[in-house]
Amino acid sequence: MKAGTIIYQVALNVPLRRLFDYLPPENETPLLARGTRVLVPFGRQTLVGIIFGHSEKSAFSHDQLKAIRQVCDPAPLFPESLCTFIEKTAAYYHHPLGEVAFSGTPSLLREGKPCPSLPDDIAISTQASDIALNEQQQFALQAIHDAQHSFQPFLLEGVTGSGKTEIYLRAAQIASQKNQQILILVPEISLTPQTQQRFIERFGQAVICYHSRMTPKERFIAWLKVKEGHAVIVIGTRSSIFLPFTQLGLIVVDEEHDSSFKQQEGFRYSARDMAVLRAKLLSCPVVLGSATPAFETLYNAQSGKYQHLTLPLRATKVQLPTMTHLDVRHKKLEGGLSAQLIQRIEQHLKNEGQVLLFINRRGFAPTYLCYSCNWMAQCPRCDARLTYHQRKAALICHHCTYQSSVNQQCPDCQSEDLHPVGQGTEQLEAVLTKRFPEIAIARIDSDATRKKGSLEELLHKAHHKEVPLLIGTQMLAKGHHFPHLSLVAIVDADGGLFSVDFRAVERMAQLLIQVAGRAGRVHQAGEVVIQTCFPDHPLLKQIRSQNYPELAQSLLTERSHCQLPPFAHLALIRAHAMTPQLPEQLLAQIQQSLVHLKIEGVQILGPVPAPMHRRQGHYRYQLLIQAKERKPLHQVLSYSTSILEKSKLAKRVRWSLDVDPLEMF
DNA sequence: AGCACGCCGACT
DNA sequence: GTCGGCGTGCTC
Ligand SMILES: [Zn+2]
Ligand SMILES: [Zn+2]
Repeated sequence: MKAGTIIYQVALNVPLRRLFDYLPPENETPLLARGTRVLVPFGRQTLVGIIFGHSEKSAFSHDQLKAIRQVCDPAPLFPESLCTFIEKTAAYYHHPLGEVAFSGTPSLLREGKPCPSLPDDIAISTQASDIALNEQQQFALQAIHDAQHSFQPFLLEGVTGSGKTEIYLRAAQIASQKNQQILILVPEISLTPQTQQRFIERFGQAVICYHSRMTPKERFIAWLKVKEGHAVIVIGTRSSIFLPFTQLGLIVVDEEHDSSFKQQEGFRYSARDMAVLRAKLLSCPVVLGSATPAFETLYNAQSGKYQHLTLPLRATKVQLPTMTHLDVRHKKLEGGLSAQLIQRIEQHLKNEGQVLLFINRRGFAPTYLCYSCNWMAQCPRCDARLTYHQRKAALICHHCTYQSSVNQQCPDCQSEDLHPVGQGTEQLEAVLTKRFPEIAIARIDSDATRKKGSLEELLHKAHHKEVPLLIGTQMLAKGHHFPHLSLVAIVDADGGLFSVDFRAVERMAQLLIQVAGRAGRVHQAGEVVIQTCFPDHPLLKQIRSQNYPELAQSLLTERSHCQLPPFAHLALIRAHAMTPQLPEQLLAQIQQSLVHLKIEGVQILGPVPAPMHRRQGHYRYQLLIQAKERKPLHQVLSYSTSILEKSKLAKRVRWSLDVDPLEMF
């Protein structure tokens, strides 16, 4: 190797866990800095890459190396702090660096398009707030203020209406006065124009949003505004954690328990966990806010890693709702609704109240059954039942794209005695329309809100009480606060009680408490009713007391006995293919080699079939790795990826890693 | 991943 | 004969 020649190490958007060495471009240029976007020849194609380093030497000889074809921008696109963050993230998740580097970027940037020019920078114009903070809010704000310029995570625990948002606004104001940027991460569902408006009212045009529903051009401009510092306050969903901040001084993760912060395919990162990492690298505070914190977060607060701030009061004077259950054992149900529940609904409607029925299942019925031989409509590509959709007159799989017409005759016994069994949102809508023909009803699920703008429209109507009766799934439980809501009914609470997934109970408790938080108006306490066949179940008893900290504490104790997260760390190696043999063999090979390694402090469990063995025609398996400490877990993952990258079998199997998995599916 | 190459069975 | 599916190998 000729002395003095510089070799650039370039990250490319390919699933390979290494950087690629390139010679400088033909036309002599000064040293290209880390973060520079370049075009490089790669095999027969030309790819966009980011320079992550340079060196005097390479493992490749000079004539094996190709030269950078083109430098895309006059200055580096990725700030140094973003480059280091990307490196740490890639290492944490054992994911290819190049894919991590491009994961949050606008598509136009990824395709090598030139940067559009930005409109003139508008100075931030802060509108002072006239809202007086209560004592707890003042204490919390002071604590965050005192932590500026140092790494300090906070858990800000407070129910709906306790004034968390006002603290975010004030803390953001303080940071912005120091010329710092502020990132506010929110769940996918709650990034509405109203959310944005609330911040714009306070901070003017220096507020921008970043989410997947923006056009490619809008995303590129927003990305560059963040890099140039024109964006002071950024409200964004998951991928915003990878924005190119240069002056980031505060990160807020609102509703930090929300599962949409974890990407569920491809590069499976948690934006909440990476927010803590990014704050650490930058030495700035990070605030995790929730009424129902994730158990991981509570654990970190209790162990002293995070500072625990509590807002015990509802800042606006709304009373806690009353919470009762309806024992529906041996009761005749009409479309899943007991007579008592229908009576409560009627009562509230009569009193000019607003009612929300919560059921976590869309469609008409989850099962389509033959009464004479027990045949059930099954998806031919998945181990799942088909859902009966009345309006579309179809049987639809909720796990793949399979659809079929509704059988009029049983394929097994030719009987015509076929019936939908169980309830979904569509059925509740039908039953209630029949029962309350005069009342306007809105069904809010992903079927009813498929086209753009329809969710906003429905939420707006619901908010202003144009619709007295609401039926909804998860969607409705999270998004929005309805000021006129007086009754919330959980139609079926029993699904979460007996799940194989150890997190199901946590999720259900969070959901029920969040839903309950929606009930109650300014002058009148709300009512929450839970239909169940297990009224004596200890979890339901605790939920009824609405004491989340206490409930979480007892569930955490159970987790500690079983050495489950947050008392141990998990990782999953998933594999799937058209035949069951390949993925099982592959994982068995890895398991074998790991056993021989004899790494202390880890358990390797499996390979086992995934809870839904077959999905979209693929047979799925997983290998679970469990460890008390992170270090051995990392060793296992490093070793596993090195095998997988070399293995021939792995080429014929789709495999992926999931560090800190949320769902075992 | 994306692309090319080579091999083998099965169709106009 | 040649079209196309899959298995294999490689990308600085
Ligand atoms: Zn039958
Ligand atoms: Zn299916």
